[in-house]
Amino acid sequence: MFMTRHDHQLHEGESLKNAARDRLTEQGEQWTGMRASVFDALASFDKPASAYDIAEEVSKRQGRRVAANSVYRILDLFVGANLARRVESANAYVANAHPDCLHDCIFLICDQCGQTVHIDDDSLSGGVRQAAKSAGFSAPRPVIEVRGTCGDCESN
Amino acid sequence: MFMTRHDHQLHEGESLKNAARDRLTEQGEQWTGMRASVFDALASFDKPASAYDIAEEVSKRQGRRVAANSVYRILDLFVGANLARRVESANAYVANAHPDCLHDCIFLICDQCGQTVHIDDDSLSGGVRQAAKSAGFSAPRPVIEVRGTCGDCESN
DNA sequence: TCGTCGATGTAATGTTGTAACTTCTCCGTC
DNA sequence: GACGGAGAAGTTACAACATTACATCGACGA
Repeated sequence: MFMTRHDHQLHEGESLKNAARDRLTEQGEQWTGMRASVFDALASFDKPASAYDIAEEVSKRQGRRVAANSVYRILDLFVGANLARRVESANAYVANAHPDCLHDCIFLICDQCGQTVHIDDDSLSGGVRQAAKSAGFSAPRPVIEVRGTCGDCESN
Repeated sequence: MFMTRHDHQLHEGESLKNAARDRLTEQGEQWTGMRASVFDALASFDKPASAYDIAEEVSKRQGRRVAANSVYRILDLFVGANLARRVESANAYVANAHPDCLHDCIFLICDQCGQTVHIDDDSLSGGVRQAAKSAGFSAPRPVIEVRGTCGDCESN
């Protein structure tokens, strides 16, 4: 097992927000106040957050009701622009810490605490892509997630 | 890319149903009329079916209303006993054609037509398991799915 | 017969996701 | 400044997926 090497910028806080904004504007999309709020809220969670979680958080911060609907629209945009990822097995979303580079990523989700770590392993995801192609599938988008128990929960 | 070799029995129709029944009873669970009905309905779909799809199908066949609730209970049991699998990215279930042997399986789901094919590749899933363990995860249960376009839809 | 246990039924509710349509805001033009 | 277009966001309603709590039923042993 090895991790494919590549130089990528791991962002956090302001830096992440800036990277996200830049990425989105490069795509010809606008970086609006609402989008910034949704991104902030998303990035503030330390585990995958549902659209409703995010709607609630944004509502709290803005002191007004923000509908899940609007959040979904923005999340879809984010996912399309690689600013966020959807965790299929959790019906939830996480901010992408390096929106700059494109990866099939692998999520490890703890069934106990919900903590999720994200790893990149291009040899694994490449293998999955390749298997899909061999089976006649085009435009494959791998979804690779692992449910289990994280080290912290295991030792407690 | 290669497929791990193993002798497994690919069941269908009556044979599949029998294998499922045997498997479940071996686990100390009952093979009831309701469970048989749910299994039949599940196996009758040629693509992943939601619990509600199955509830509707069973209802139709039995001429009475069967609640999604009951179907969920039975599906959970089936998944636990390896008689069925959940397709996370589709919120749906498929019958497992070889309940006898345990695999991490890989689903290829066509975004156009919903057709889903299921492949086993122990080297790939083993790699994913291994990666999870290296990251401190125990009891890993890989979820490997690929969204894309199947050969049929591609050529049309 | 009675108690119990597993399976199923029933009803209610919670959560996740979409659709249709309206309103707002920004911006370019006249 | 008034008008009109386009994209963003608001509002409402609803569809789809999932769970919880509790009632009922039937088999089976005491």
